[in-house]
Amino acid sequence: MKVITRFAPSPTGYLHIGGVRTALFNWLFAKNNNGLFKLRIEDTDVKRSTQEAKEAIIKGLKWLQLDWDEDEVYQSKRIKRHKEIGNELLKLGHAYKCYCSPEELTEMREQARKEKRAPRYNGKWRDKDDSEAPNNVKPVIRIKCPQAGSTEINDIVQGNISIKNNELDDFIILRSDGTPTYMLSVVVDDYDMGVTHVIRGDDHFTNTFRQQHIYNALNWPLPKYAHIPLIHGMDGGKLSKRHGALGVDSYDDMGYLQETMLNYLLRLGWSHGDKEIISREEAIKLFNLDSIGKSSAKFDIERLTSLNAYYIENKNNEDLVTAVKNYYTNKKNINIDNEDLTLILNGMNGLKSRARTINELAEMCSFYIEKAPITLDKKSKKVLNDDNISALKLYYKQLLKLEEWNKIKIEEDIKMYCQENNINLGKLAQPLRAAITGKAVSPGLYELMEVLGKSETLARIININN
RNA sequence: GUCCCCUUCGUCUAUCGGUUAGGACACCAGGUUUUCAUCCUGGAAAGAGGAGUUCGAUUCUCCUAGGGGAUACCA
Repeated sequence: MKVITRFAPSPTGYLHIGGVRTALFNWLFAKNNNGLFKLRIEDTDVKRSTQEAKEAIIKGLKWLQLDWDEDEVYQSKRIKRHKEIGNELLKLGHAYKCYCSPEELTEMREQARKEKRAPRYNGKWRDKDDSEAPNNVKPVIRIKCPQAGSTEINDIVQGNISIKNNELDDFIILRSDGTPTYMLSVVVDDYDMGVTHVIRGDDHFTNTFRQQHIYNALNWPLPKYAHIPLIHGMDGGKLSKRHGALGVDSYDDMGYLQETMLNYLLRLGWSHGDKEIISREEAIKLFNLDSIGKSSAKFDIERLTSLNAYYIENKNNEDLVTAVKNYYTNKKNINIDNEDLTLILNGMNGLKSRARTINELAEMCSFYIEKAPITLDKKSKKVLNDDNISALKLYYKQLLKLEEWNKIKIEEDIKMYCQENNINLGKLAQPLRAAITGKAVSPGLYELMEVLGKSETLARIININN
């Protein structure tokens, strides 16, 4: 049987890290099994669902290239079908009408709590006849769950877990206004979409016991379940805004690479021996549900950042130049011309080992984009005191005579000059860097002088703007 | 409150009864580098606590503690 997985977010906020990881695991499992990965937007809560949230979900999945098969399913468009099934359940005698008022239900819960029992509906209308119904109350439809015995779930991640049926109550499947509840909708949709494996956050774990009774009543085959642990913040609590509860797109914004995010999220809760660096293709080959851990993991942005540095350093230079270009056009509204793009490309080897995010990389390129006289930052200004400036202007005269302009010749020239004039190399190199880049730290000096070219380099020295 | 799950270095994790408990990130020290970063070498760093089972427990069982989740006419 063909494996079919699904990602079923509700569009009530941004697509956060935990959601994306769930999507990733579904996607990988489907790919690993040559199956289908489907997307279903659970937008039945009209009050909380927003268009922006829908777009954020789609944007996030696209960013990570977690492409889904077929058109996405909007749950709101399937309400008619859910009602149909709900009413069928009623007809079959697996469900019944309940006329309890909200006040009554609250009372039931309070009563149960007082008696140290699980707060649950007491089944008041389970066996009553419709003739006893109050005439101006619209009923909800509740499903009949077994009252004795226990229900067991065989979960791929969590193992075999069972709970006593008296912990479950007859939950609502159709509201008094006739609309279906989540519990019904998921089951119907998963069934209709042919979902074979439900991989979701383990906050849904206890729902599974309930949903199972809907499957049973309908005589539908149960999908396989894999409930994956939730991701927590560094403080061990819920993922808060400080700790990664941002939308995934904000990581894109911060300059994290899509491949970094994929690799990081994959390794959070899943492992393959000591393997840390895993490409998309490898992940598809290696992924399995059995290697998912049962304990929750903490989101560590430091780790994400260092992984990002790795992926930046190993990305090809042309792609990085494109990323830098996009950064400037999208975030700074600056269009970099081809000539400067060439400088950046030529200087990329020296840049990329120093950047941990695309944003850092882009900012680092600034001195390739500027033209003499360039702006100097605080530290470079400090380096460029009068003594150092006059030393530079002296050296300028020798540099002017250098004919072959490449990093080896430049290095030879500088070293020779220092030796002849009995100057400490650092005494000359550091001011040179400051004058040429406007910064106190930069890629290798000789390399960037070569990339910049002779005339621009000389222009920057002679035009020091301090 | 009730039910369910979890617990190995700071973090992500390996270990499927016998290991000097391994790796990665972060951290510290040294080396390379004109700077910074990369890179290389080394270091510190863990089985929540307590009972059992066993010749032997990180690994199996139970209890305790801590954490998380679920307990809606939300999804």
